[in-house]
Amino acid sequence: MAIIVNKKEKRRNIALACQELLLEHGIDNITISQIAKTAGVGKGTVYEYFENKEDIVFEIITTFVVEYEKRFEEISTSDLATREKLFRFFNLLFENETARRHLVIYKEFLAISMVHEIPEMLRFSEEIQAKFVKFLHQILQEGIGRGVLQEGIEDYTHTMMLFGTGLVVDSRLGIYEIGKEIECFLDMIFMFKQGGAS
Amino acid sequence: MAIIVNKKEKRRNIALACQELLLEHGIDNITISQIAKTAGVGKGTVYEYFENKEDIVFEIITTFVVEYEKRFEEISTSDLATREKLFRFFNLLFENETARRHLVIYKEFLAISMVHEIPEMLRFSEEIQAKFVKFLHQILQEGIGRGVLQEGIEDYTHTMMLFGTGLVVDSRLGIYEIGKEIECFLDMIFMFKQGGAS
Amino acid sequence: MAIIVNKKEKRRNIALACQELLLEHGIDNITISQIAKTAGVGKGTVYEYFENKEDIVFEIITTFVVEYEKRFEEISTSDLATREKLFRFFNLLFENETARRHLVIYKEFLAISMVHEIPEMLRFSEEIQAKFVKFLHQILQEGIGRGVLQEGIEDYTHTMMLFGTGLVVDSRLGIYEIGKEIECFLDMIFMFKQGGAS
Amino acid sequence: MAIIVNKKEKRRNIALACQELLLEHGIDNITISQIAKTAGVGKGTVYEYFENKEDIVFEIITTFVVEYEKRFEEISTSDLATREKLFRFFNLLFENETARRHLVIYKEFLAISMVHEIPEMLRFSEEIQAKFVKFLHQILQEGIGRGVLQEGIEDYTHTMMLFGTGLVVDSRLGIYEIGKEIECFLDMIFMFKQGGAS
DNA sequence: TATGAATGAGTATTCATTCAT
DNA sequence: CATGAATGAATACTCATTCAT
Repeated sequence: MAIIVNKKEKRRNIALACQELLLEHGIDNITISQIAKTAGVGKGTVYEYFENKEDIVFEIITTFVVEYEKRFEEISTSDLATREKLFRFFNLLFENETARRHLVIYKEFLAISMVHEIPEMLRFSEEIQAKFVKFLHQILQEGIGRGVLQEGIEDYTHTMMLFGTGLVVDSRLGIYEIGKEIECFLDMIFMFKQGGAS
Repeated sequence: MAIIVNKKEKRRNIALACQELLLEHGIDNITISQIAKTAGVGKGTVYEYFENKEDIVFEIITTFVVEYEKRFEEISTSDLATREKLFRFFNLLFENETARRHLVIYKEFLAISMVHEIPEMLRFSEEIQAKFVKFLHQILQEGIGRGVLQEGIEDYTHTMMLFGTGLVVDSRLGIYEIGKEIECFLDMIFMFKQGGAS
Repeated sequence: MAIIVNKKEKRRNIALACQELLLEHGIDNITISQIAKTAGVGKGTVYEYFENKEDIVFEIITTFVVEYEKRFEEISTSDLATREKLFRFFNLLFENETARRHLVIYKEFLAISMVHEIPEMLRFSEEIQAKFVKFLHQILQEGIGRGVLQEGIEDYTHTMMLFGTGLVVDSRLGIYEIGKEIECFLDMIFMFKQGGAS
Repeated sequence: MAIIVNKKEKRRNIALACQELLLEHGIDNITISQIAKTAGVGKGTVYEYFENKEDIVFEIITTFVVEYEKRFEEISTSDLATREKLFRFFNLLFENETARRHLVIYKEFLAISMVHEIPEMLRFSEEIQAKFVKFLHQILQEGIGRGVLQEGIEDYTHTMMLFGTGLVVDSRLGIYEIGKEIECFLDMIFMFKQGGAS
């Protein structure tokens, strides 16, 4: 019986093998030749499993996203204080050197996605966004349940996500200090409960 | 005697002549040949007034930014209701077809700026951001003075700007509806005055 | 299974195919497009086998040098009279129309090598020079053995090579007549044996 | 009465002002703009006095040649020993840092002259060569008169000049040590008098 | 006489993708 | 299944020279 290689699995294996390569070179500078060599296969073989370069880069990024989904879930299901959870949620891509390397790739992905508006990428972004919205929503609900957040605040989940995106994009500007901006934002969120800004 | 040309003015003239060209082709697809032809000068002449391609594209974008600065100032100094001003502020790049064409270029610029972090571009972005922060701040202060916004809300100017950036970037995703998201965000801002979300 | 190509051989084949092209256009005017077309391959293929334009021009020149090495060796191992060998040695690049076309390329190479002093070119020149020194030395040794040249004359091999280089470079000047200059030089060399210039 | 500027003198003045500039940048990298600025005139003015770039570079080099003619004459008319004179003659372009900077320009000139064979340059080269031949001839004649050189050696003046050219060209190769090569060559020249190499 | 603004030709190089074996 | 040799489109930039003033 011939060995049937699970196509999906092989895709993932090639992608996993190239995580570090992508972090090293970035989306624009990574080449198919490097990918093939790093994955230990021929260039033609890469094209057996992937439609085009975009497709493979995409898959590698997916491996990162999967990791971060876990991280977000851990945060949302942990027993930390609500405010701490929210801080970690927004700070996840900035918290250390490793995260910041991932941030670089995420920004590259965002840049391509912004400019080219490839349907597949958009769908992918929407899916990710939806998942993150879900986790954020959970944290907020729990905060309301715990009595530390005002009821109705969950209506602003989208608003918060947009703030998060702005944070990623504008983190490059010296005028913003990530930690401080997040704290400031959280102050605003938590202020409702205290009866407004008075 | 030789002609003395005002270098700065010629730069601006060439840039102005190429506004439409940039909107048509985008930052990545515009070529020096097109620029020269459109501006009605030789390629060499372009290089008399600009360091390189980046420099000229930059200048064209600047012409747009200058226009928008005026628009933002008009909004902030108009006699509209505070909420209306804020809505227009955040909606400016989405309000009509022309604006959305400019949005495309702005996103391209943002994309490059995000990925390449060229010092000059960063400085430029910071300057723009600073100006917009100023206008936003004015609106907020006025709102407080008018008694429609809670005192202290001006501390969240940065937060609001980051929301605005997120709006620009994530406007490509179908899950967000710009107008609705802005209204939602404004609801949040104005809710403080009403004594929280209760 | 994929084709395995002998990289070194393909390099040589491309280079050989372009010998005439180089003679026709010269080092400075030859283009990669011409090279690719002449060799019957795509431009990209040329870059599969060569680092850059310099590299390929270099290889073509090498094919000429290899030919001339053979010629020099033939001269040095022939059974001609020593004086005749020496004459042919110095006259090799001037002896006929074909040789003079090669001379043109050699001068172009020399010109680049002189002005840019690229390490690789220098090494190459030194290697060639060393080989020619060797052949010249052989001829001289043989002449001494045959009793037509004075012992010790082999110490002047370098001097003779420098004369040869000067001949190549200054052959462009009307005040020198190659054949005569060589004969004159040989007179000098052979005069020692006759007990000086007396 | 209008001031009549002596065209020839203005040419020389511009050329003299650019000596250092040429040494700094070399023939290939010097630009008309730099020349004009350095000479304190407009680009158009340069073209009033010179046909083209070649013409001006040419004139600058001529200023150097004029200097060296003096040096050669000094050597040939000095009261040094004949051997010392000859050594200095051949070593003049290598004797110190300044000379070596001039050597660079001379090699650049030689390179262009070799490859392009522009009639004007050839004539110029022939003139220079003729002058140097004259000085060399003087030294040799004097040596013969002094009884340190064999009669008839003056027939080899051309040969010696060709050796000198080879020295300039091949000085770039590590296998030659200028001083040693000159001494070796002189040994050969002076050996005749001693009755051959015996 | 002096100026300097305007000009435009010309070419190396990369890398995603294909397809013969 | 796997391979890797072959491909070719597409574009920024320099600088000598001219000529209107």
